Amino acid sequence: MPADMQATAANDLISPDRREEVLAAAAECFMRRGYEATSMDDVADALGATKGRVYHHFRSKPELFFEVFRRAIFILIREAGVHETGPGHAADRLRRMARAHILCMMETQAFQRNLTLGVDLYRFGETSEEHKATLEDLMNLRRGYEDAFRRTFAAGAADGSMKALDPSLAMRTLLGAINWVAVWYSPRAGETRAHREKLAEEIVAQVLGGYLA
Amino acid sequence: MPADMQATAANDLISPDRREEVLAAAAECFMRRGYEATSMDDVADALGATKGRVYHHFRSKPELFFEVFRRAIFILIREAGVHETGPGHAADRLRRMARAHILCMMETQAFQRNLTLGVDLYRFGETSEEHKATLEDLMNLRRGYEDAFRRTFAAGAADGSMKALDPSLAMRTLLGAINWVAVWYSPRAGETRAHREKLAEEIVAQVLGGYLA
DNA sequence: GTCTATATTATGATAGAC
DNA sequence: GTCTATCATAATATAGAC
Repeated sequence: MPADMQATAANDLISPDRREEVLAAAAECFMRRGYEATSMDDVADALGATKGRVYHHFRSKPELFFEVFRRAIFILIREAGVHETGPGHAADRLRRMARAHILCMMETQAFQRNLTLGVDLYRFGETSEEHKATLEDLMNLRRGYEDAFRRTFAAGAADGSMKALDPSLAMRTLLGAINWVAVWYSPRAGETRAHREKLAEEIVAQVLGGYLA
Repeated sequence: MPADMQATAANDLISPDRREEVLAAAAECFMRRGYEATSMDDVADALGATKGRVYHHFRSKPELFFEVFRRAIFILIREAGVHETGPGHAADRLRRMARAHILCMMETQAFQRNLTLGVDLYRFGETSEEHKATLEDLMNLRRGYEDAFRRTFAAGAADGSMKALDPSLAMRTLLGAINWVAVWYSPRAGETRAHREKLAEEIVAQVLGGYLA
């Protein structure tokens, strides 16, 4: 194998991380200023670079956003969705799903905030025909994630660990309460993972158990 | 009194409604496309008019947005906040507040969605010094509205109608669940007020009572 | 892989006719 | 009170040097 081919192979391995840097900077900018208000120069500034670098990794601003969006869902599925299949009653599984979801809202806030943004783009979106297909795929991923909650609510009614509620509505009110964490949460100075886990469990207890005496 | 002065007085009385039209169109556009993505031409198009009309009623785009924001809070305070003082236990009052809040999310969705938008502008916003003061006022109005929920949670712990929870956290999880209604709700064709009231009550029951058996 | 131009287009805001 | 220009600016995206 020639030396330059080896270098190319090495670059292929490194390249994802460079991409990752751009992606993280973009997520942060999109969260702070919103999608439209964020210019490619803003993203470049956040990297301490110029537009050239951003455009080298992502063809366009929409594609950059779509990647942020995709990453946000993948994180949720990997961290929270997996708990759908697990030990215990449906209520126990839902508790673990909600707890993990909340931790994602706190620890990957920048990515998660953009998930809501993308949903609006889809609902009202005046997007090009080309991007519409991509967006459709992403929305299906998200719907799949939501379905895990819907199914768990139905399972809870079946195994008696939860009330018999409309699963779709329950999914929406529960996800609303815990998605909102990404809206108000701000990390405190010197905050530890244990701190966040305690907060997450307090939220889960309030939301699943209700507020009434 | 000369005839033209009378005409001016009449115009003063009519003028608020014309302003209102612009405001409603702006709220709709801001909701659909977001604040930055919405151009003044978009707002004008939604009115079937040109920019001239928009700029006649509002000095600038930020001022237009601030008015949408202010309207959103006023509606919430008038419709839901008033139920803080009312008959019954704290749990009953909270139920009425939540129910009214949800109906606002459904019936003035365009305005309410922009409330969240404005909060972000405040948190991360790079706004001019002049607009910062206006935004500060609006945030205080919103904080005051949230305080009504905080106080009611505390009252519920005191009068025994509700669990003894951290009132600030409870306010956030509850408002999260019911604010989210504005995100997913879409009016059905031929939907009546009674329909929405039934949905609102189902949501209140789920959220206040929790999901566990 | 990153930079420095640069082309092209769209937007916020204003001036002045009607 | 609304319209038709028009200006100034800023942003997306590209081309080409290094």
